[in-house]
Amino acid sequence: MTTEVTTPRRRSEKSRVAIVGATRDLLLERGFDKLSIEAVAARAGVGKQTIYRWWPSRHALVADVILEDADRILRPIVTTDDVTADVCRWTVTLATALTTSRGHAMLRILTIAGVEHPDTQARLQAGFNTPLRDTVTARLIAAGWTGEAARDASDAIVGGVVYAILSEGRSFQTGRAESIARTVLSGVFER
Amino acid sequence: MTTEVTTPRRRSEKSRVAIVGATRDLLLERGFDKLSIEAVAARAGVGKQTIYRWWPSRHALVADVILEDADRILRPIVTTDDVTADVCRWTVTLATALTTSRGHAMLRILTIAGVEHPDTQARLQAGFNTPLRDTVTARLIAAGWTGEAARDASDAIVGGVVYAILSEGRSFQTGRAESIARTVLSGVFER
Amino acid sequence: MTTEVTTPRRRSEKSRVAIVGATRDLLLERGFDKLSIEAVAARAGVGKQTIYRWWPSRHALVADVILEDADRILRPIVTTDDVTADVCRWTVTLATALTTSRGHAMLRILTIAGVEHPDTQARLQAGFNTPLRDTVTARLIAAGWTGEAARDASDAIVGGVVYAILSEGRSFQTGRAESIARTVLSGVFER
Amino acid sequence: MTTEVTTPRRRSEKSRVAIVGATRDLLLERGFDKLSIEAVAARAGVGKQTIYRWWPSRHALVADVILEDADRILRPIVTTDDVTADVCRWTVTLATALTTSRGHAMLRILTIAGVEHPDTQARLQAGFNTPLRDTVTARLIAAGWTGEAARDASDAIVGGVVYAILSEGRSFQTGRAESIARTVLSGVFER
DNA sequence: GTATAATCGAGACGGTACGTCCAGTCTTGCG
DNA sequence: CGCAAGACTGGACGTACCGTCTCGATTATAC
Repeated sequence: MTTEVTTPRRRSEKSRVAIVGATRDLLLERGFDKLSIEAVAARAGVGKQTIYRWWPSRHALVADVILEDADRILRPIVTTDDVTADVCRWTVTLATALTTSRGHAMLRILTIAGVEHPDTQARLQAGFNTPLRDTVTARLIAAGWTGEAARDASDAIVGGVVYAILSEGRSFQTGRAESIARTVLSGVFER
Repeated sequence: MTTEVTTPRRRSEKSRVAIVGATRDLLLERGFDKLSIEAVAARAGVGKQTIYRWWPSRHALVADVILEDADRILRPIVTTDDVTADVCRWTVTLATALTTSRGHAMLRILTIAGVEHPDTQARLQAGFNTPLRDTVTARLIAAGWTGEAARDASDAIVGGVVYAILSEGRSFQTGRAESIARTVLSGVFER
Repeated sequence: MTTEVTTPRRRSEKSRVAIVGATRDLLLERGFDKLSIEAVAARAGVGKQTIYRWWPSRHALVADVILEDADRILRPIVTTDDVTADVCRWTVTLATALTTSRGHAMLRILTIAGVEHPDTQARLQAGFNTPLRDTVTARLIAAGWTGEAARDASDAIVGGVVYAILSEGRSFQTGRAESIARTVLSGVFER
Repeated sequence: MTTEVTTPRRRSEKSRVAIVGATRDLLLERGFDKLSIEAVAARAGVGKQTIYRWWPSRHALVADVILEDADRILRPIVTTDDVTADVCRWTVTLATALTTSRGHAMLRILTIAGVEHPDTQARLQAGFNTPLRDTVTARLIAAGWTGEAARDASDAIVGGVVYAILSEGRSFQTGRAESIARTVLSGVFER
């Protein structure tokens, strides 16, 4: 009963780390579309084949790097007895992370990678967008919202903030994040 | 009566049209990242230099094409005396347009082009995102909303729908568009 | 009865001079193979069409320029009563002219232009090589040589010197020119 | 005993041969100035980079091809006890080779390549002109000539014939080659 | 402990596309 | 009508990377 079934046989951890690190650096230095496998290999001190052996495409490699860093942006909601305040606080934290130089770069890279490549899309959806939405949804359900309303409100809040940052860039004011969240939520609990 | 004053020195309209047309075709056939200037030139029966002479980059060319087609997606709101219904109807129309094969391709192209290139970002923002948001905002203000609330709600509705389609692809159900819009607006008219 | 019969209808002498001058300058600055019609036109302040209107090809234009300057190299023989001395002196003068920076450039340009283009070849042959050979031949015939021997000796002297400079470049020592001429003409009768 | 020490790191012999062959073919078909690296690569079934990897320039590539074929023109002198006859015979053979369609093409290509590019000049000088001259010089020295006289006579004979063919083209009569050689070597002692 | 086979770095290979330069032709408007 | 200006199609330049393909030279199990 050899447990080591999934291990793809003697892969060099040193190379893996060097590749991921080099990719992250180059991604931040030059952006997604100017990232070349050749440059990653050179920077990592690795043969090109070693990259192609373990990653099917540039997009997959980038997705790995992004998802390894996703916890810089994916934060849990701090729960008090004021739902609106909790969600607003969380939304502002999200907007703040995404208007960071690095966070904004990540968002842009993640968006391009996803839009250009379906498999990557799915992985990023599962590792980034879904967790983001679920965080809010869970909090709203805990506050007594119905599932459907909670999901809709989460879509509106997350989408409203993230899409605005995507369109407008880092000039997005985090105050607007709070304002959007409050507008989406407020109507309802006064219902 | 602005008669063609700004002629930028004897530019061939025939070539311009051929280039834009070829770009549109290739964009739909192969997508943004596989669009090569060389292929556009060949398809348009034009020298590469003629493209480089009038467009600074592939992104700028693509932006022109997208914006020329933007009216397929940018629709006015049909106004009745029921704001919610009006906005919901408009939102569904938007979602329908963006889940069309062609509309979805446009959205993805527009997103990549904008995210990769700041100037293009600005043009697409002005020609696409802002009009989208303004359409909703204007309707809400006409219904008596304050400017700020109207803008927040517009961000939430447009962002919620567009970002969801961007993340989830064409599998997005248009019913959710209505649901999101209604959730964002509903609280308020009962206020 | 307008006397201007040969003029090919209102050709601008100013342009002609400017073109030939610009060509000469660029030829000396960058050499034959890097000479572009576009650069000539720009430098001469002339439209490209004005060049194409009057010269069938770059080679023809260059040939005009070279032949206009040929008298820097085509020198008459100074005749005394010592044939050998006369020819040697003339040969050294020729070698000196062709090892000049400018003369050497001319020789190289003339050679390329001729080798690449038959019509130009013919013109350069008539305007350069033939006069060179005829100068020596005439002097030898005047000294009592037979026509055939004179022509052969001229070929040997002119060819020997010019081909050596062409092959070895400016490092050719003019002393060798004298030596070659002397060997061809007189070395033997001392045997 | 130089055993293949200098292997320049795993170069494909197949590609090298294909490139050189394609270059030779295209050179004969279209001439030097119409030879494009792109056409060579296409004809050889090779990427352009493979050419640029191993040859610094079009001139260097052409020089390799020419020098590989130089033995079609570089012939040894057949030695009998009649120097003049030996040299004349050799000179006629040279002239015959250079008035061949192929030999003449080679001469023109070699000349242009050398004149346009100093490094190529040096290689062609060492691989073509010098051997040519040395062949005659050696024979004359063997016949008792002094080194200087032998070198001068070689210059005159080789230069006289080659330069004439270069200037006049294939219409050069090989009889003149013999005549020139005879005049240089012996015309005078009959005087 | 060694044998042995997968993995590694290096980098050459056939290709595609880049963005630039220039050829040679064509068109417009001034003098 | 000749000219300058310059836009046009088209071909080639030399460069950057793509993804595939050897090469030895390590290793890290499995004998």
